[in-house]
Amino acid sequence: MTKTPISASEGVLQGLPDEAKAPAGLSDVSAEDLLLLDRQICFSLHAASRAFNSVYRVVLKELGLTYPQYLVMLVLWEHGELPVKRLGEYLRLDSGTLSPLLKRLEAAGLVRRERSAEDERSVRVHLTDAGADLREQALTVPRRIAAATGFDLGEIRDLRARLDRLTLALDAAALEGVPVCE
Amino acid sequence: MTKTPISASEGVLQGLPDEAKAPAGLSDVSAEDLLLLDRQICFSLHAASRAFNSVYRVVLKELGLTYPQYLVMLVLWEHGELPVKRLGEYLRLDSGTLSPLLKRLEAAGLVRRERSAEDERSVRVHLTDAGADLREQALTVPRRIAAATGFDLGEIRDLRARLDRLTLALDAAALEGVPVCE
DNA sequence: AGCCATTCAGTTGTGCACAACTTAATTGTG
DNA sequence: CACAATTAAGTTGTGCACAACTGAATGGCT
Repeated sequence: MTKTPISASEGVLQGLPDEAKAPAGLSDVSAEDLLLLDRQICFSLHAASRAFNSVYRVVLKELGLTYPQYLVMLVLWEHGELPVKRLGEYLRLDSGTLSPLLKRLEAAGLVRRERSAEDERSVRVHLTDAGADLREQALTVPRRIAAATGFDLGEIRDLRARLDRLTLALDAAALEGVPVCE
Repeated sequence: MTKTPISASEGVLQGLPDEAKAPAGLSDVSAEDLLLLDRQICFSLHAASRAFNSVYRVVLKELGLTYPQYLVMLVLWEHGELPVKRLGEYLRLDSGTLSPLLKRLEAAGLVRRERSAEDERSVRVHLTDAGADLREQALTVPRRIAAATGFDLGEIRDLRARLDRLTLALDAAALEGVPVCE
């Protein structure tokens, strides 16, 4: 089956029966309504993430990169050579994800991996010449994506700020354990 | 390696060198800066999606559901029995994703699948009693997630609206082909 | 009726995310 | 120094996302 999205106005993205428009606390809303709302916010984030991913997929195909590989390359273009550990911190990815991904980038001739001499546990990831050169082509990517979103720079920054705030809150909650009952 | 996120203020989530604070058009910004910005918005969305996912993972574990399975159940609780096709439209997922997922839900005893009598191509997905009963437990989920985000209802709705707008724009761009050069 | 295009679900193969685990190197402490 | 704890990277297994494909059922068209 191929992707035949129904328009966003039907299906998932329609509005809630907006009973509670005021900046109400969550406690004013019934568990039933919250389940509806949850469906909607879940879907929105999930769908946005996948839509983004899918636009990038198209653009990145001509660079021979997947979206996560592009993220790795972006970090390398910015920071140059660095250990897998650091890469994982920047990208919030663990070695279980990065190891095979880096292996594929290495097979593609874009990066090189070498055990660090000082600390034999650490593996440093370098750009090859081909990997460094790929940046030229990548320079055209963001403008095309931005054009696809139709957002201006201010909106993009604003959205980013909100998402970061969300991520921070969620990470904090995850660390101290999600409330069991509330 | 386990997830040891660096705080968002270091690492990925720091601000841009905000040269262009005005609601500037994208054309005013250099390709170099856009690549930086791209790194940031990519990361933000990717990270938010994964942070969200990971909080849900914790909460949903006690229901025995993964996040995508929860999304499917949300649709079923709302709409009752419906064909795989519709499910895919609501969730924007194709059969390649849904078929195995539904098979797992069926194995877990939460849904039943039956070929439609009128149209033998179609498979209708039903809730089992266990699947319907699970909704009781699920009612507590959204409040706990919302608490974890620290967002109030207004903010959640606002973010959702922005994400939906983004998704719409991205889908539209994807349909008519992403701009090749711009 | 006969045939072709379409539709629906499913399968296969690739890649990512993550938990749980392994192995090897390093660090800290008695 | 010895040895336990920690750290870095990698491996394994599960599940999701998606492209490309298969196969069966359906609908339209002549």
